Amino acid sequence: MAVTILVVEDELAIQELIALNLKKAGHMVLCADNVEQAQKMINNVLPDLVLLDWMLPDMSGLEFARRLRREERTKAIPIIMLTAKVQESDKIAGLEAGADDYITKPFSPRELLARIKAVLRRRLPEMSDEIIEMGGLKLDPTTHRVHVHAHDEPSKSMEITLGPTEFRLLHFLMAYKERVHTRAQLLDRVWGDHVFIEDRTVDVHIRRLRKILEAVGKENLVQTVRGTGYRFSIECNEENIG
Amino acid sequence: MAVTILVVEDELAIQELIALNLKKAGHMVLCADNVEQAQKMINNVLPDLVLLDWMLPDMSGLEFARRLRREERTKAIPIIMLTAKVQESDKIAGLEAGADDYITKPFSPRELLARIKAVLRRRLPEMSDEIIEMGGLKLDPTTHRVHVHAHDEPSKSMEITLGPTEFRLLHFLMAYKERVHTRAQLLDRVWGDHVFIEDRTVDVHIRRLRKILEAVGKENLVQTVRGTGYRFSIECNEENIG
DNA sequence: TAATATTGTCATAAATATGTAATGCTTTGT
DNA sequence: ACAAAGCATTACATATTTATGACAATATTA
Repeated sequence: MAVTILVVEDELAIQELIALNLKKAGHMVLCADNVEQAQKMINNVLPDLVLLDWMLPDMSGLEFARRLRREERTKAIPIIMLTAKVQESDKIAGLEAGADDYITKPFSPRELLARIKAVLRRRLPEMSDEIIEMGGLKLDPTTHRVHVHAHDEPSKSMEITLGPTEFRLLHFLMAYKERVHTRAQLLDRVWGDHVFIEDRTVDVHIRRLRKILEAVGKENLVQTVRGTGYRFSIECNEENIG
Repeated sequence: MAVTILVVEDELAIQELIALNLKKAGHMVLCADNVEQAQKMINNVLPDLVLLDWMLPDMSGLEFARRLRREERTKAIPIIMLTAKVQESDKIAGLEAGADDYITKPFSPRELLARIKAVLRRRLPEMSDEIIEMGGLKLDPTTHRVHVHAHDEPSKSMEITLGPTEFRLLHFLMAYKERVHTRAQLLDRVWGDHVFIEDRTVDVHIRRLRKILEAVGKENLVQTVRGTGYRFSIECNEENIG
């Protein structure tokens, strides 16, 4: 995986140490001594991940993290904060500013690489723009449309309209069909990482999605797995021996 | 249309030969001797197409092609590779790196221009000067005119007048019909790359475009996709089950 | 240069989506 | 059967996103 990592760190020794290790692990590395420099680099090349020192000469790393989260272009980039501090409150502040993870100096190269790997894995595996078609539904990410095939006349199909969240939810469920997702997983992967939303809210969106699907006779596609979560499945759930 | 082409080629003789021919064909030409120079140029001005030599002094063209494909800003640019090699394996490698086409030296100016045209038609339809006709509209890039077919009498048609921006916007939307474009994408590709314009301004131009289309009874062609952006579509949007 | 057209931004209205809480319904374990 | 836990459903206030008209600044044309 060709990953470009931007390291923002003012202590040259640490910066070089990190860069060395990342390069050895096969990553593309960009280095910046301060926020201004980092911003310029980001304007040129969008990195896949940012390693951000807590204390920087011109602006606190925290502030910079917030800025990155605010911008549309950069808000999806995972951020890992580097810090000498160890207080829990700092950690919370960092995570609230949008950091994905947090490493306390001094750290071993191994730990650094492990965390990077974990953060990258947690991110959405780039939802491709491929059309997904199953269970009588056809979802096209590029046109942002969902069609239902008429059951009797496969040639004809009807479009259904979903709200933004329902669309993403359905897209995700279809992309990972037959698999159960907990509410927490759905929140992480459909809503996004650093959201602070009740688990139960997922129920409501599932409900909204189902309502629309029911209206076109697709009532069994989104299934509840009691005690766990939800699943999109084209295998029927109801015809068991009772 | 004025197509900007970046030629990355270290052999000056060939570079000049190519540049001469492209200019004669009415294109804007930028030349770079190596990857570093090419990158700088791209940071300034985003070309519409890149002609890329396979072997370059500082980095292989293949590598550079990959880099262009990785970056959000450049990944949509068509690339044509130039090479002296003829081996099939090289061709495969080139195409895998994201090249759109491939020309083996020596080549005739005519072949070069033909390939450029073909690639543009495929990848950047809005650059190709072809008349686009759909949904009762006919847009001619060369004459810069838009006609509306009378619904009952297809033989008769009426011209409508658009402002420059509205024209480009409609052209782009029609060239990529049915596909949703975010405001950022529209700004990038209709307004230009490094523009510094509010997202919301797109709304206003969409509004202006719609106003004109509504006046001739074409009210559903430009559609809003809430949470995402806009789309030109001849499929109706309204007859859904709610 | 005056007249005209185009453009980007803002303010405000309108439309629609979202998260939460309250309430009712099912399943589960005992 | 009964209570507890988990899920479904609805209503609603709030937040977010889009639509629209007005306006000042530019650019273009006559």
